Amino acid sequence: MDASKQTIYTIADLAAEFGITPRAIRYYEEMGLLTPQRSQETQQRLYDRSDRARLKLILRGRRFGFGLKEIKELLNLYRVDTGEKEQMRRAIEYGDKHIAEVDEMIRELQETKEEMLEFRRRFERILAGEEDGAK
Amino acid sequence: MDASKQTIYTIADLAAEFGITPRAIRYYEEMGLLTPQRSQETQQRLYDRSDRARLKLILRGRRFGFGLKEIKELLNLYRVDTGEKEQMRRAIEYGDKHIAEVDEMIRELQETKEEMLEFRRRFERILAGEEDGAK
DNA sequence: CAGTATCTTGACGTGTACGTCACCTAATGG
DNA sequence: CCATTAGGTGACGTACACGTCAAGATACTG
Repeated sequence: MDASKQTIYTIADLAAEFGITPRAIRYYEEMGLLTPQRSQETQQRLYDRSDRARLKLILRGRRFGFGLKEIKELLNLYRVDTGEKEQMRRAIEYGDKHIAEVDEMIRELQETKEEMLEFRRRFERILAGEEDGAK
Repeated sequence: MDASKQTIYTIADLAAEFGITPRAIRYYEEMGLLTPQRSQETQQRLYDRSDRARLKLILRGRRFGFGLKEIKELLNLYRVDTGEKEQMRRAIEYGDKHIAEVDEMIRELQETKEEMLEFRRRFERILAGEEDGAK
C-alpha cells in the first residue's frame, strides 16, 4: 500500500474540468469543504483525486439546490473514523435519512415528468384536431 | 361551462399551506410568476386554484435549485395559446428538452443514491468485522 | 367605537455564493 | 534580464431571494 497516488491537479485544472472559476474553488475551501495540500515553498494549492471527488460532490449538491453548509455536513458524513464503531452507526443512521430524502426527490421528479408528459399529450391531441384537451 | 370556480385563497392562506411567507408570494408576483386577481375596492390579492397550482410549481422548482427566471419560462411554456398551432409545436419541442433535463436529474440522483448505498454497505461490512472495506 | 387583525405599498436590510479587482510572489521562456 | 504566465491574499462589489420594518387602509369584534 503506497501512501498517496500522485495525480495532482492545480486549481486551474479543476476549474477548467468542471467549468467553474478558481475563485469558486477557493470559496469552497474558505467555507471548509475542501482542504487541499499546499506546496511548502509556494503555498500553492495542490489537489489530489480525493479533493477532486469532493469537488464533484459539491457541484452535484449545488446543482440540486443544496447550500454549502448542507453539503459540508453530507461530506463529513462519509468521512468518519472507521475505527469508531458508534460514530459509524450514527453515520449509517443519518445516511439512511439522506437516502430517503434522495428517494423523495426522485419520486417528485418522476411525478413532475409525468405531469409534463400529460401536458405534452394534451397538446398533441389538440394539434391532432380534437379542439381541446382540457378536462 | 361556468366562468370560474370560486375557490378563493388569501395570501395568508397560501403562505400557511405551503409554509412560506406572504412576502415570498408577493415577490414571485413582482417577478412576474403570479398575477392574482384583485378585489376591486380593497386591491386585496385573491388567488384561485390555478394561482395555487402555479405557486406549487414555483416551490417545486425552487426546491430543485432553479432560479425564478427559469421557473417563469417553464410556467409560460405550459400557458401557450391553444389556438396557435405553431406556438404549440414549439412548446412541445422546448418541453421535450425540459423532460430530457428532468430525466438527466433523475439519473444523477439514482447514481447518487447508489453511491450512498455503496458507502452504507462498506460501513456495514466494517462493523461486521471485516476490518476495512476500502479498495 | 376603540381595539385587533389582515391586508396594502414602499423601502431598506440580509445571507449566500460567488465576481472582480488590486497588488504581490514565483517559475518559465526568448 | 525582463516579460509573460499562474498562483496567492485581501477586499470590495453584486445578483438573487427573500426578511423586516414602517405607515396606511379596511374589516371584524367585543
